[in-house]
Amino acid sequence: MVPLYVSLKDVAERAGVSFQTASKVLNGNSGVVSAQTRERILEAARHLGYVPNALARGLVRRDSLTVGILADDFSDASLSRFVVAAQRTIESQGHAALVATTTQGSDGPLRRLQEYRVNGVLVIAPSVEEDESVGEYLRGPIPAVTLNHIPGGGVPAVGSDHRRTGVLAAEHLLELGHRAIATVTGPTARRVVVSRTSGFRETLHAADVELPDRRVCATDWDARSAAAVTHELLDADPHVTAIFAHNDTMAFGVLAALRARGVPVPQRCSVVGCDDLPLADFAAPPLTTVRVPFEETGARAAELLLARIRGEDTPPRDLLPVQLVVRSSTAPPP
Amino acid sequence: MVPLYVSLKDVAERAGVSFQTASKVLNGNSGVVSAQTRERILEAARHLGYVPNALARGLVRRDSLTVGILADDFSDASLSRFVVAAQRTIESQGHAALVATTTQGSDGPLRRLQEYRVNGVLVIAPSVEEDESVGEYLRGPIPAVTLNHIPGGGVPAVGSDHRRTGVLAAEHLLELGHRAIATVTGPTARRVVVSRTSGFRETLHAADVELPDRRVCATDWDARSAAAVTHELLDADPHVTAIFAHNDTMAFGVLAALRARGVPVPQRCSVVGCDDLPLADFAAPPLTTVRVPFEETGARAAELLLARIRGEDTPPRDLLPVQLVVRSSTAPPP
DNA sequence: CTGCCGAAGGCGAACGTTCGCCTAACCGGT
DNA sequence: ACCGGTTAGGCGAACGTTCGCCTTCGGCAG
Repeated sequence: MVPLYVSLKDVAERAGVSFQTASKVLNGNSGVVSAQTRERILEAARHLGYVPNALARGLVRRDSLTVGILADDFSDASLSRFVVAAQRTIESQGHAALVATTTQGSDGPLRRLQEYRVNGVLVIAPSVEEDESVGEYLRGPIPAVTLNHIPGGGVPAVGSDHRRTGVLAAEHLLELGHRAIATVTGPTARRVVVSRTSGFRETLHAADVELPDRRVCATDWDARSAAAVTHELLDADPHVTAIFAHNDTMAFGVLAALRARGVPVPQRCSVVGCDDLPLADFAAPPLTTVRVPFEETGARAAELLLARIRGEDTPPRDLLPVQLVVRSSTAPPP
Repeated sequence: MVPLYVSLKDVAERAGVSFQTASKVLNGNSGVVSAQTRERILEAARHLGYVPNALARGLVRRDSLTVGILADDFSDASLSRFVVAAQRTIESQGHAALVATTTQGSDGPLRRLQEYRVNGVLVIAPSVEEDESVGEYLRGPIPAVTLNHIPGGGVPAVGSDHRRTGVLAAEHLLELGHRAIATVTGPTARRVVVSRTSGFRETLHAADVELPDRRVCATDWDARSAAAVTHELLDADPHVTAIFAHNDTMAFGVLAALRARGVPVPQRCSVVGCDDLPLADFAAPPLTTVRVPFEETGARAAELLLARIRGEDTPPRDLLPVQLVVRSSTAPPP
């Protein structure tokens, strides 16, 4: 088998210098060689198609120039947006992104990342909230930044302002005059659900509107189960005039359930979503929602991580603002 | 700074053996040492928290155990599903996944992957179709598999059967009795668009239904522009009774446009999508669509790539079957 | 002529592994 | 006591870099 790659030695030989000199030149360490040899070396490298070996470089520099992304199954429409934005930022700062996916309660993926000597780890994985062992790992010596709540805390976090998300949704519905309000949430064990719900509930409470538990329907983030709980909710409590879904995907489920029941939106029931998916504007009717800044969040998290890697001080939390996007799925109650 | 990681030497010292012996033991090369020393070494490794250095290992083995994924912006709901499935497969076969994102007509990302000495490259990037230089690269000595058409060909490809996608959509509409049929496609330069359109057109043609160019609306894969071209289409040609959209996202746009015009779906106009997004079942009305096997495709592509890396023979093409999913957005014409 | 200096580039060492071969010690058989 | 064969483990080399120090040489001032 012919060698796939040429090494510095090959380049140096062709240029008639020592490989260390070639190294210097190819690392832009100019001034130390004459313009002539310099040119000869560059020519040789070009001609042979020299591609430096990041493994060897990483070994001696003790720096892999790599960061790990610990992700859940990010085929979820929104998780992938975090991942992409983070990846781009990482790449733009000269690092490579090594992606590992979480596997139920094992630190295999993190270990794997450690083997590759990643300079830091970015966590984009809601499921870590259930994983005790991961917290210890992440509080360890290798820099980490997370988008999710980490058991035990102590890991710098970036995210959007979940509490405020709940507040904005509540304020909007209150302003429209709603008083019989329900919410369809993700699993209640999730921090984001707790924060959004408490912001939502407290805002309603301040306006003397109560949010009893029977109007808080926890489900599983997806449209199908959201539709199912919406039916249950309305069977038990037909007077509800507004529903806040904790993400747009569930809001689609809510809308579908309402449609199936012949409840016109927004005339008899308003719906507010969360995320502002690209499709939100194409729901029937177009969905009023609280926009989550996915790209900004992913990018910000990566920036923070890279800053930590460089040894800079970083804030322990960074909450990006969210924003209400009013479309046609909300209106005053009948 | 205290060293972040302990090396084989540290482990060996603690166990009182040479580091090479420790290496043997930790690589499961048992039988060559006594059970005692073996246990001592394992204990030392555990106690010190030894994590092998994949960079050093890769260097001497001349095998990084890494594969590169060259991706476009996969925040696109469907691309990310390919990526995730591929990533999982790669990981499950003991490789790490290095993700690089394409940047307009530069081979920077590929070069980057080469620096890390990836064992192979998986291309999940529709935009490569526009990039001549990438083809040469991918036909080179490093194994590659692609989900997209590569300029110049010669790179093993995995994908779903695009032609058949068009055929299935056409057959379904013909069976329902439609004859005034249009289609909303992605950019016509894309292979997938060409294949789907030709399968669609030929099937119609065989039933004596023509698909004139004015009923083929090329646009940009997204719901907004799909809605816009739908309006144009119906302004010019109000008699259309069925529309085939090349993906579900655009189908949402088509549905929204129809709704805005007061055209009831499916009573006055049927709509067929493509992809079978999780939300397709929650469109209004639930979308009839051709399912694309995203996960299977991503996984299959990764398997193929890994097989090539192992030096096995692999087929130059692998087309996964697609399947029509009938819901409520299609019905006989008025 | 001596001494010094700067420019140009060579050179050894180290990074953390794996691999193959070498050696020392011990065993039993003659 | 000598031999041959195991068994347990040591050891040198190599992978492709970077880094810092060293050498060589020519030139120029004193």
